[in-house]
Amino acid sequence: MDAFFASVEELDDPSLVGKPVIVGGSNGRGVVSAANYAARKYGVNSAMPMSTALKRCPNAEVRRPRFDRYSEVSRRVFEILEDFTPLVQPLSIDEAFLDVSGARALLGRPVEIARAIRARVREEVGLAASVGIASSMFVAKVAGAKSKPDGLLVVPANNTVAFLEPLPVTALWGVGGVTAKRLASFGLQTVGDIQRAGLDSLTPILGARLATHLSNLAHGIDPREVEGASHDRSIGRSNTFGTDLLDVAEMKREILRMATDVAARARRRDALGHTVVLTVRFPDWNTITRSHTMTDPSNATQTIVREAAALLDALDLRGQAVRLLGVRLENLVGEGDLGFLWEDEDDGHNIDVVVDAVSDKFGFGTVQPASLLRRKRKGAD
DNA sequence: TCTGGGGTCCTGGTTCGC
DNA sequence: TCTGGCGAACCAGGACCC
Repeated sequence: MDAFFASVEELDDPSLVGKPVIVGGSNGRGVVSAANYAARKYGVNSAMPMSTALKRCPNAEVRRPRFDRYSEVSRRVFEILEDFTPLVQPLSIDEAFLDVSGARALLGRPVEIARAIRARVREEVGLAASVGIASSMFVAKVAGAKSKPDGLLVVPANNTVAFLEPLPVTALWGVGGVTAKRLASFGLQTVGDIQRAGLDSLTPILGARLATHLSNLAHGIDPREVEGASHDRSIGRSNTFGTDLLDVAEMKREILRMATDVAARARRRDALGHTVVLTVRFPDWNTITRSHTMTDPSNATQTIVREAAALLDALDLRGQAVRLLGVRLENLVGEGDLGFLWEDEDDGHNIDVVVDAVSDKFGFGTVQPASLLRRKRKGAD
């Protein structure tokens, strides 16, 4: 979806159409969540501090984010997508991968399917959707970004390398500001530079894993396949305060508020978490995390509050001001979803196996090495 | 310019049990 | 009894994505 949050605001308030619209922050320390194309003409972009955005575009219409409303619109869009193929993998609230290779006989060529999807989203939701078509997920995503706003772009398989060649390295999934700067210091600025560099020269710069990943992407090689929606791995809540907090009692009240919300969301999703993580950001932007892994997973408010508060107590802040606090529940397992593990008494021969798993959601069949289960499903009984 | 909030994934260090 | 190797788990930090 194009400029999704801003587009929903225009949909709900047509008087905004044609004006620069910015959706974002609230407490004086906010950033831009979304800006429509009229606002982008002034140099306003996502993640930009609101104060900067308003200097660049003082006449912008500013709206606070309404996540519930965006989720509702998102659900309607996904319902349309699922009419075309069951293989819909959400990437975010406003973006998804579709594998339409099995839908061709019934619905036509990919480009025809894309046109039909765009038309239905336009008619039934009232918003513009852009589509990229390619033979791999990564190239489809880049094509989708290139097709915006309100566009459709096909990258034929035999044109992939040439399509990617002129793009900046940041177009590669996994290259952000830090890695781009590092690559630039070695004279590598475009995807074409990565294509020509070869694995041998990339590995010392990036490490074997990232070098292989980026070299493959640069050549359009992406072995991932479209899967359905995956389970959540963590649930968290964080808050940057309008003014920094000094009072520990006040910090604890914030922790109570956030942990209550995290626990409620976990219960709604039938999820239990093993690990509670506390994040603290100081005024100088230095950010630390402290975590504790519990023997038994939980989604009880009282437990999560207690764990998070204990992590705060252990920090001994000694009058230091705090800019942000966050509470997160990690290592999630489904409620009633724990597998069974059988371990041989004499495990000197490394023959522990998983005998059964209640749910195969995590990819375990009947018999798997226990070490694999432990890695993927910490705390399974 | 002065930096949100929701996340995922990776890496490296430490600890612990075998 | 001591030591070293090894793997797993845990912990913290950081890069990245939307």
